[in-house]
Amino acid sequence: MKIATWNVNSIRARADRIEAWLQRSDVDVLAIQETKAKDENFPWELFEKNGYEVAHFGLSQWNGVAIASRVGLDDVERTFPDQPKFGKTEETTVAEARAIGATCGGVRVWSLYVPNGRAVDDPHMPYKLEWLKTLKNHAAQWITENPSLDLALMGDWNIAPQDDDVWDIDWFRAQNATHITDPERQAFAEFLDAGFVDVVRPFTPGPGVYTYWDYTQLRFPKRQGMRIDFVLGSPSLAKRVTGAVIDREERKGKGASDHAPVIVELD
DNA sequence: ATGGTAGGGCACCTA
Repeated sequence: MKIATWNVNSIRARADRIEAWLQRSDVDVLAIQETKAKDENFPWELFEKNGYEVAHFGLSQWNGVAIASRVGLDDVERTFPDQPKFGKTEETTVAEARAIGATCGGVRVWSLYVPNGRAVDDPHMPYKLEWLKTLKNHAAQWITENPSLDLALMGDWNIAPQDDDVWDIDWFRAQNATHITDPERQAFAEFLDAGFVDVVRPFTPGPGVYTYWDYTQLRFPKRQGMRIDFVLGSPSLAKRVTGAVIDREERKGKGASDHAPVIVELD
């Protein structure tokens, strides 16, 4: 079984590339982030005509997460328990469309779009940290209660956990950039402390291995990227992993997302 | 010259 995660940066702008990728990648489950669509604008037929069931969670033109599966799609959950809310005003404050869960072929899959943080002193940063802490607390409880649970937390984590996960750590520090700060890295590390495993890194060691390249500044041709998309597996799932790849080819050419798909092979 | 691209939706926000 093959499972994958991909921040597509608009499901509508990327429809043709996503369809072509599904056909050649042959994945059984795809966790999608940044659909940037409401349900009424979601291209359901794209998945159905290629043999995938799909569940989507989208509230506006921002965020949006989905799971497509050809090995079953059950017990769909939109938002995780106690998911922190965010908004500019009281009326617009909601649990955003950043998490959707489903059981696919016996694996509990979560498609996650972790808040960006925006700037180290922005209100979005404490929101990001609280969001991660709440998710970690629940995910840790899920695997404690059920140690045999095959669980995959996959998506765009908006954190580069190691210095080698960015193209120039000194440049990032000089910018006072997000994604590399100690609190963000600590929030990520707490998932590992709880028993989750980065199942992709052993098969794709760095340095110079990334999942995201900014559209500006010719970052992709200059190989200046960031590793911020991860699949964290429960101990039980991690034992089943036989391989993983980052599909850097998909970042090439006109109309590419700024993120590459990340694929994990399970026995 | 202090940006540089991309997307959604139609002014400007988000990344």
